[in-house]
Amino acid sequence: MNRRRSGAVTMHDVAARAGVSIKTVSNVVNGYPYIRAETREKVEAAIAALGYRVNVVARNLRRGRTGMIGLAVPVLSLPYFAELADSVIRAAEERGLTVLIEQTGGVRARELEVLHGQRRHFTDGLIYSPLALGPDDAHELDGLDHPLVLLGERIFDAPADHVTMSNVEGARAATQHLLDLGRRRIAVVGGDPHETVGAAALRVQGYAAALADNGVPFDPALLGDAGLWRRASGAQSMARLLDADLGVDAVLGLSDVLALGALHTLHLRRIDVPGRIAVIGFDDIEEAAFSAPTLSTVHPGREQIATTAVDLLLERIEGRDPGAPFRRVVADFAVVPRESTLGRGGPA
Amino acid sequence: MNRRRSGAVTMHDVAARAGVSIKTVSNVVNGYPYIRAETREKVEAAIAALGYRVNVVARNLRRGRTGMIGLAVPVLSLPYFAELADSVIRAAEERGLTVLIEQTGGVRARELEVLHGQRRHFTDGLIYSPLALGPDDAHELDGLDHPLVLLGERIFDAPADHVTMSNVEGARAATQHLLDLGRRRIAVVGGDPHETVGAAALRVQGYAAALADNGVPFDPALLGDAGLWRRASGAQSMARLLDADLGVDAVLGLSDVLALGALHTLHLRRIDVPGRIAVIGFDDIEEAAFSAPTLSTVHPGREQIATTAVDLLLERIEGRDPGAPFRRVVADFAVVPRESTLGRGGPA
DNA sequence: GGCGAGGTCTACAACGATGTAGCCTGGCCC
DNA sequence: GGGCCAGGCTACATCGTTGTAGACCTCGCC
Repeated sequence: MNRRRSGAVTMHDVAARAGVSIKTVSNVVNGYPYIRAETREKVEAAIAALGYRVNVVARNLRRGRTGMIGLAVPVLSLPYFAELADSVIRAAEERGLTVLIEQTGGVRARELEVLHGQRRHFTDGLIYSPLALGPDDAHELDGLDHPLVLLGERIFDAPADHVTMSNVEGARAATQHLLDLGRRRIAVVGGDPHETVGAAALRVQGYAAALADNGVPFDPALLGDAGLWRRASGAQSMARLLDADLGVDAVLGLSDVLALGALHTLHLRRIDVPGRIAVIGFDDIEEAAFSAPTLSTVHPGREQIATTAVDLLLERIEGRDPGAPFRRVVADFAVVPRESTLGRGGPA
Repeated sequence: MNRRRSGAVTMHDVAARAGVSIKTVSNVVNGYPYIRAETREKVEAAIAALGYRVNVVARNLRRGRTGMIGLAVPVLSLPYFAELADSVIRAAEERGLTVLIEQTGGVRARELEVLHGQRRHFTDGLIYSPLALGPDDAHELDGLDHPLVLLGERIFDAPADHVTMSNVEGARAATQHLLDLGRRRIAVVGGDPHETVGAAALRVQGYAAALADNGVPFDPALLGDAGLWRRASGAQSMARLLDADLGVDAVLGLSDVLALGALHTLHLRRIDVPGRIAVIGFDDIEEAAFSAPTLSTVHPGREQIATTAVDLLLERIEGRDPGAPFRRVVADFAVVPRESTLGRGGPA
């Protein structure tokens, strides 16, 4: 069996039509310099006439490189990851790479599988953003037979290049922004007090640091657990905080969707933002600039993270310096104040 | 040269360790039945011991199938497409397929390139959602050497299976919903009067039909052009409509992000929604359920579109009935009323 | 005792490209 | 005139798998 796809033209066909060897076609296609102009033209004419395209699958098998990199993220339906994927795809494209996206759902088993699974044969390397793995899993990244760039804050000290956000400093600055506005009872939506690792823990750490800087007591009751970082869980967390009657006058959402969920609850309860409660998020997704009120947030340097991750991965793939020590890059951040903290008087 | 990736184990290695031929290893891996239990165990033990994984690139070359399908969308940073991609990936995964996402940016040249480009060798078929192509480009889908399922409303009568939304009926029902609330001056955000094809034109058509059904005059001045379907353009379009002082009492956003952009402008201008102006969108992205006010919209059957598209494509790939006529599937829709039309009295 | 029908396994060629080695021609130098 | 080099091209093996054909064995049955 094994019929060829109708219309699939191979180098063989081109070679036959141009009256040269198959290798000469390969040489033309790959820009090998020592070919007479006349020969090159014949081959190019044959390629054009037959509509030939090199078969990348065959080329990959032979070359041992695919030109594809993997990007493992929890879910694309979360705007932060969708926007990150967008940025990674663009950055990769500029460097001649194709991106294969894998959704892990934030499920441990899938996150582990992605590291070794079949699809790794399709890719030259992996940009890896785990959510379920923790510091104890650092060894899972050991002895992989492909380069890997780690994103996020679940695992440190892994044998891999690592690109992170300024979680602590970003959250600290966001909290400082709220404190500067005179707020003192600042709740944290998504701040599970038992969480000790990951972005959540680091951002809470930044939050606590800012409180300490300003002599404001840290009250664990103000940490509102949210489970998954979705709008619905942010909304629920906010509702529980309000129900607990803690005198909250500001909210730090550990991500924008959590903050937007919180805004939703505040909206339903007709609580004035920022009049009674000011809200700030983290991630600066596009949606934040258009919500009502517009959402103050921390811009985490998403573009920078994407391009850096692709660059680091590409360096490893090309093996320029195989023994190079693993690098850790922390992206720049910026607090972006909008209506949800400044009110209408602030930026449009 | 061509060093093997460190640790890359092949069937050869497994065969040597198990003391069988390489083909027997292949047979075990592929579940060929006529193998003695003892042999199978030896092979499986060797596989486990060496950590062998089949090389999908080589398998693809030999089989002529890759198990990957392409999904070409304009941009992932638009929530509708991110959520669609999420659904397509899940549907594909359930059927044992991997999805390779390609962003065209809605740029004509990239949309054409995607049809023939190198990456088609990586995929067995393509789910194709063009934005820049029009009806005159139907022939571009002719004579492709891979199966293709078309999404969207840019091209009809193309030689391909086609999955669409209920654009006309959905917009008609949405408009009817506004009319039922007593609104008569219904503006359309994103409704370029010169646009004659695509989702925009069809939705405007449904809008016009609903007006006609109710004896409400159609006023072209109420069509607010928006260019790209992004929040910012929706906001600008809304601003222009307000500035024109047309007595607008309702807005049909041709997509949710356009409607959310419109809501943003209304929020900035402190215009009561739905008190003075009611707003409804189209797409039912997750964000719509959490905006302030929550956004009424048309649920377009995104899941159904994704699973149907994958199923149709898979049928073509497997070539069960190569001559089967091209099918056209229209997904079910539903109007989802929320606060932006019903007000606070409506659903939470 | 011979024969057909499985069952079990293997050798070989192929998928479509590229790396390596080597052939041939011509020109140049000593 | 022999040796050498560069340019231009080709043959062949190879990447890791799977399809095909067939070898060999055992069994059951006429």
